[in-house]
Amino acid sequence: MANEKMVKAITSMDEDFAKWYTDIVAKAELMDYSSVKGCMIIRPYGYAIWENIQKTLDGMFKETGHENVCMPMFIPESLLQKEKDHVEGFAPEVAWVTHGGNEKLEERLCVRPTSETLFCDHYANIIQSYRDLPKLYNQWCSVVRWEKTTRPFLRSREFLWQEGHTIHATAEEAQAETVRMLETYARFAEEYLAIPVVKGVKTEKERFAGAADTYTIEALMHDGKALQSATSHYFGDGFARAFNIQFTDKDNKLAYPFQTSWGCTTRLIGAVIMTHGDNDGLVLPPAIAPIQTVLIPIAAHKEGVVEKANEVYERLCKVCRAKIDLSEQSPGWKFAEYEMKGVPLRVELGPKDIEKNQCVIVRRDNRQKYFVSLDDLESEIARLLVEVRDSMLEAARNRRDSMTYVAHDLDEMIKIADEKPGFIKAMWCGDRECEDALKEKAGVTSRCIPLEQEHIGDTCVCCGKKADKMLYWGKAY
RNA sequence: CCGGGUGUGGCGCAGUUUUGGUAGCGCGCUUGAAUGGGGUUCAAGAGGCCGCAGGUUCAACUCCUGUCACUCGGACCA
Repeated sequence: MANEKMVKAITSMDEDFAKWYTDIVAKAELMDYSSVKGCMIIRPYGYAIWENIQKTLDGMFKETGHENVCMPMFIPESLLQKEKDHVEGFAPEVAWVTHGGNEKLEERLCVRPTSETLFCDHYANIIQSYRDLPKLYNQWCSVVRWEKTTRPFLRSREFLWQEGHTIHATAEEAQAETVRMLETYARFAEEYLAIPVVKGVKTEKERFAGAADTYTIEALMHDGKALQSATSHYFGDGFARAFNIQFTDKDNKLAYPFQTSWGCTTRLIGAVIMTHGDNDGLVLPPAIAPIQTVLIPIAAHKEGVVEKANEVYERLCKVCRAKIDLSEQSPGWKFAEYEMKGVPLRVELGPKDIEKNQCVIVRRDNRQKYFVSLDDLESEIARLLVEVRDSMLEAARNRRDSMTYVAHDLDEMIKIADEKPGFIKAMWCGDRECEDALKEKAGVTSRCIPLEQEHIGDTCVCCGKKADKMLYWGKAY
């Protein structure tokens, strides 16, 4: 059977999920390895996905009044040192520049792992009055973290991201901003990536270095592991105090402003792969798919097929990101190829279709086939692209829900964590010791304290003492 | 960082041990022909400092030492 090779090309996800993942990122031509460990080459098809993510998010940020800036990539060591928790959190994984040409630098420079310190240093210079606030800044850049274990898109030593940094006159305003951006990420994940997420707050243990509160959106991958997909931090005035950022308020008093930061990375691409992909490859949500519809002419050598295909292609281009494949490959080869690349819709057009003034449209997500009159082409494509996104989200949500369990005591927690991959909801007393113990005994970490709380018990899953917080737990990437 | 696995044309692998003797297969690629609604067929070609660096040897893909990368699991992190 001709299909044998295709099946072999991608390792089945049930057989070896990790290999399935790396097969996809390589074979769908999303990335390639470079000669530096943990630094990947994002290839055109992968980068186009990032560009689509970027375009949409950037629009959402700008709609809410944010401006893009560009900070340097180097941070002097003394600047990084200013906030104690922050430097302790990042120092173990920063890369240092020690020489300029052949000369040793007076002070070594760290390659930014994140830019809080740079923004703070800058804010200290430009903010004097309450009239200078708020500043709603964002930057698109790459950062470097010298990770020990690396995986394409999920954990690389250099990665692309977006980091928002805002500064406000009041704590309330900064807190509102933190939540607003969390909501923005959650909406983006669900509407554009078709990935259902749990919105919540991190425990103190999992909090960002230097933050007062860390909000997160947590998604569940196909293999039952959680993936932190974006974070939004409230800093209080901690950074402002450390960097001596002050402003004169309306009452002519000196005050410290309040800050936030929020970010998401190319890891989102990993989230898309591991949420929607299947054993035939990628399945891309239409909103970020570099190619939304691929047109495959059948029996292209026959009279009139190419002409008609080009005509249909022109029409497709007006309603979506379309591609026509006129290459010499067999139709079957092309079907498999674009399925592997996750193209949401495939349009087949052959002599029989032309005769009937129709085309065949096939969905990637569920393989459903539609025979569509060419008169309805544009409207059907538009309708199906929306439908694909909707059913992808629904399928992902159903799967996540079916992999979400409830544990009431430690034995139950250990049993579920051991046997059933997925999220585990359980009550928690708030003690760090219990959190550590659950990691130790059940191998799970706290994912978040969801904003939408459910009452599933009154006692801590670990120690049995009184508990009023319901948490999501799980194994995470 | 700790432990396991793997590095041989673009990709997937064989060859390595008891036998050290100058590299082979499949896919892909190029050319030609036929085919064309699920990875089509036939024919002819091109392509390899055997991860890198040392060492042993007349001779190393093969033995020894070191190193790098990828990968899986663990610890740490987006």
